[in-house]
Amino acid sequence: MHDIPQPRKAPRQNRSCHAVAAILEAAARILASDGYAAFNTNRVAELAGVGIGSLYQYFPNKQALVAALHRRHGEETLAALDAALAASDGRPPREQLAAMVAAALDLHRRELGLHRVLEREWPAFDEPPASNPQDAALSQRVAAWLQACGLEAGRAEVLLRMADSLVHGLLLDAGTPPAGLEQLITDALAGFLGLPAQPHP
Amino acid sequence: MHDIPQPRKAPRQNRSCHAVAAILEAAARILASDGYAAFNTNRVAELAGVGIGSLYQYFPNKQALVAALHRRHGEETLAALDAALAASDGRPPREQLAAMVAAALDLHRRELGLHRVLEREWPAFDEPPASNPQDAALSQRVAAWLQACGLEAGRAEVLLRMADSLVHGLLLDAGTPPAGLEQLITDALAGFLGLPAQPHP
Amino acid sequence: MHDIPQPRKAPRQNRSCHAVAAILEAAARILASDGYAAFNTNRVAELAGVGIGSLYQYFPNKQALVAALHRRHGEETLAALDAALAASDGRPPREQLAAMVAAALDLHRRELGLHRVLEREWPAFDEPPASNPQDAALSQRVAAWLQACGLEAGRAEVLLRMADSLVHGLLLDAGTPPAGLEQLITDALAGFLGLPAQPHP
Amino acid sequence: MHDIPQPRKAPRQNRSCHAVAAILEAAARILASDGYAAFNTNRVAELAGVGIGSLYQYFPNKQALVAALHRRHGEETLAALDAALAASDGRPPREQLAAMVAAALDLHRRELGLHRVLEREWPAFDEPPASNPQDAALSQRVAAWLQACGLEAGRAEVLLRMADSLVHGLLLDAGTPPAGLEQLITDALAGFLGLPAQPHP
DNA sequence: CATGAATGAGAATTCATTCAT
DNA sequence: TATGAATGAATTCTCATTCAT
Repeated sequence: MHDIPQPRKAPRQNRSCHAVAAILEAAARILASDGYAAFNTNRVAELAGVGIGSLYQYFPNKQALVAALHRRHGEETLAALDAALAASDGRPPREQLAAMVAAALDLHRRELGLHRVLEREWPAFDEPPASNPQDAALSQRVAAWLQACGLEAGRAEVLLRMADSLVHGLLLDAGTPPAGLEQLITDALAGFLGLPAQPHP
Repeated sequence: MHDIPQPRKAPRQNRSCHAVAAILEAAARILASDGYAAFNTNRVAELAGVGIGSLYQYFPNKQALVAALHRRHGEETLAALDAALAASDGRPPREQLAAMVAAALDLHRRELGLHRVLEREWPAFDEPPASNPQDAALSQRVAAWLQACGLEAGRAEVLLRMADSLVHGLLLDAGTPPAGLEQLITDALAGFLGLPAQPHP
Repeated sequence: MHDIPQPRKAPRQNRSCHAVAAILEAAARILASDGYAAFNTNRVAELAGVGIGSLYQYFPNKQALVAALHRRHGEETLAALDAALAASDGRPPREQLAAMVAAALDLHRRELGLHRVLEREWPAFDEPPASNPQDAALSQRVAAWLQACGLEAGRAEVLLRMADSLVHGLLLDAGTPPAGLEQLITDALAGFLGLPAQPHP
Repeated sequence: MHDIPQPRKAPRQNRSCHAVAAILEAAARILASDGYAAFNTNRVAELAGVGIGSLYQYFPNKQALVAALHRRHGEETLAALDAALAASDGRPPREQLAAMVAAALDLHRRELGLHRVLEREWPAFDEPPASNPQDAALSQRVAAWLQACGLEAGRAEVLLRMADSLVHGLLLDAGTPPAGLEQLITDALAGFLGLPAQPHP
């Protein structure tokens, strides 16, 4: 319906770079602390310490700002997944799965408020970015890993959505997140994948 | 911080009853088709075919309208769960679980757009705490069922959240929901509960 | 510009009489405690315990309600003045003046909040009721008294306005009304009339 | 309960300065001609020839606009009093008093309608307490003058209120203000202060 | 007569976006 | 390029008044 807004131009100069970073940072802070309802471009510009005009130099509209934040979140997720896979290389699948879940939880725990809004308040009139490059890369990684484990690679997408849903559902919504979240989620995902049960120590 | 908004007054007469129903119906339709961003009281009243003043006779503010829709969804969920449990009474736990998952999926499939908004765009700042009466009733049912199955009743809340997350994450967010959704979700939940694996036929 | 609204009809029956009284009482209460800003016909009807429709049976519009309250205040003032004059009959002019001032102050002290609003918030688009029957009667009384004292009767109107201004200005506006208000106002009015100064005891 | 509303920001540039002035002027005009009931921000903005948004850039809300007008009135009053005292320096007290009364009357005659509303229709629920800086300054001036005349300085506040009441009551409310207003009010105030009577020439 | 549901014009205020400087 | 004043469409909500029951 609407196309996903892109940043207006890639900033080349130092000052611009700094401005963009400041704007994103301000946007993240407002979104994290007060939610989408309190998120307006004037406030973002003010908190970023730039004029409202400058904000519109780098972002064609409000949506583009949120989209940029989304992209940043995707990149972080990808990096975290890669790191977790690299660190757990050679271990049994279930342990690798646990490592990935732990990494995702860590990532989300760090910026709880921001992620809550980012994941739950993507405005409905913009189609959900189902097919952004990061998601594709993410799927690729997971598919490769599944294949390496001798599991059905076609389940990568579903596994990712499942993991995402569980992390957000259990971590973001619960006032008091239940202890052993990693274990719970890993169990569920392992159950879905048909991995052999592991006795809880 | 914010209190949960309540309907302003219970309609007694026939005409009023109809007005309230029309308003809720209109609200649901708009929310479902265009999302929260396009949801405004004037449009709701217009679509409902009542004056804007009438809307405010029955709902003290915009939030109360969404809250009423939410409450309705909660009631439907509870009823669906009860029905599923009653219908599968006496069957093995895994089948009962599958029945409940199927019921939840059915329910959500029926009003996809509305539920997407209700579950994901409910503005974060006045999100009702997880301890509303419907959630409590839901937990109670599930806890009783777990106990009857000889499983740990304390996991009811987490199980519910998990089911919720999976249903929404897989059904609502995916452009094209993967086939065999009941099976996928049931597998994951069974894995979490430690139910014995069931060979897929 | 606009004509001063009159009560729609004089109630003859008992029930009606009671309704009108209840409405006026409710109106006075709301005006007194919350001011004109919070004064709306629906609230008045509710507090009076009658339907909003009934209110409009007896008062053609909101203004008429306030006008009726005004008239009531005028009647009370007239009665108080008469009583003060009767009680101080035969005493020296200054004492009579003091008696009238004291009566006016008493009257206003009894319903401070209501009078504040009544006197200060008469809506600007309705001409101030400069020539209502009560004011005329009041002037007549004062003129007669002035003549009896051998003073210039033509000053009655101005004297009344002056007294009114002083009572309202000093009693209604001052957070803590200065002690000896009667004395202060009497002194001022006596000064205006040229009455011989009276040593304060 | 309510805090006194302040202007939102001080305009720096030329255009802004002009806008603020235009807004205040428009507000004064509407208030003067049609009263508080007809005073709404949209109309003010339109008459001022600025967008409604601009109005809200400089005044956080409707009240702040009226407050600004009030403040302006206070400043003018203070200036007029000072001028009158300076011009009548060295004359006998009664003449100085007459000069001050004349100054106040002049001031109010110039913008009759506006002052009527400002003084009498300022909504009661957020009436600023009598202890605003301008009132204090006014009291100070009068107290100093009383002391210089050998009169009781403690009566400054009451004298001010009295003068205020009389000016407003006689000038603003009366359809046709009585002739010789200066004389009448001066007589009354002198009577209150115990100044020796002055034979009317 | 009494009622109160229904109405809708109107009021205050916000905020994404533009454009002159 | 950066700025921020200006804008006005859009939104939420109120309340005087009517009229069918």
